[in-house]
Amino acid sequence: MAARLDPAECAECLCLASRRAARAITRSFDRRLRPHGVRATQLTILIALILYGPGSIGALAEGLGIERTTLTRNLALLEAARWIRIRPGEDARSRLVEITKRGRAKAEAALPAWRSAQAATVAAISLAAAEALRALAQRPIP
Amino acid sequence: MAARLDPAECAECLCLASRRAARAITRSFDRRLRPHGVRATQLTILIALILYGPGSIGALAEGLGIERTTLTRNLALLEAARWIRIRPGEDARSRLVEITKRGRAKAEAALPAWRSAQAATVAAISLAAAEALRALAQRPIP
DNA sequence: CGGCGATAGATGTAGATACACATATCGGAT
DNA sequence: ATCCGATATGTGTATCTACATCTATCGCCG
Repeated sequence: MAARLDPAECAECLCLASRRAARAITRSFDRRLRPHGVRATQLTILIALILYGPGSIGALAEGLGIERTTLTRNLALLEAARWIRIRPGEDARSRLVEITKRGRAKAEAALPAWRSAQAATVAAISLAAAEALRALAQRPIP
Repeated sequence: MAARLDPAECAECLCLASRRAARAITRSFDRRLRPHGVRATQLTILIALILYGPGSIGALAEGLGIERTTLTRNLALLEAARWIRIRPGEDARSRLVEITKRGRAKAEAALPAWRSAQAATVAAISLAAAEALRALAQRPIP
């Protein structure tokens, strides 16, 4: 039989805390990126492709800490916008994702808005919290 | 003209970090909660209703740091499962959300799994990071 | 060469998220 | 009494997320 709910214990829920923080931060980024017609999640993918070069869908998903099947859907939208290109990979199973000129231009145009959102977030949560959040995001959760 | 992308700068993206952390933590919670047929997001709402009592949709959304319209959709699923009840509120505009006996029983049955996920997350990210995350989630992001 | 586990990815289904907009009601000012 | 801004909520649309399952291909072992 489960014990009764303890308010102090349940108020500490890390799933709520992490999702709540992500929602708030994403809203802030999306608001600033809206004039550029790109979502924070999409810009993240474009930046990853610029920084770490073309790669397979699985490798990109791994790098972003996202489900591979989720990334497949996200990439379809970016491909429709011609911000990325998906070509056949080394063998007939894999596919290679790479950013296009249009995608690179879009990411660079959105960079000032991205910086503004980043700065606003750091100011809101403190530099120490920002560093803690980055470190935390690297860790696998069993 | 936007400056060129700086790898060090872009790797610090807080939107990516927060979403990545939330995805990983949510997957961990959902995996453990699956035998109970309840999602982490749903359990969060049930717990909030237990701890803070019945209230309007807007007040609940505010408390959870979630968009009101998002909560409306989430509540529809909980209502269909008969875990919550939505009644007319004080005036004809507002509605009152409250947990049902079934909902309370479901939340209490899932509590051990929730505790297990919570403990696994704390162990993975460290107690200090957990506290930082909780504090961070409280802050509004402009 | 043929089979078989491993690998890479796509699809079906379901839920979470949020903005723009629409609806209904309330309460105070005239 | 009526009008009008404020309040509380629902709906249309689009995107993000992920598990279960499917298809295709690869590489190895006999």
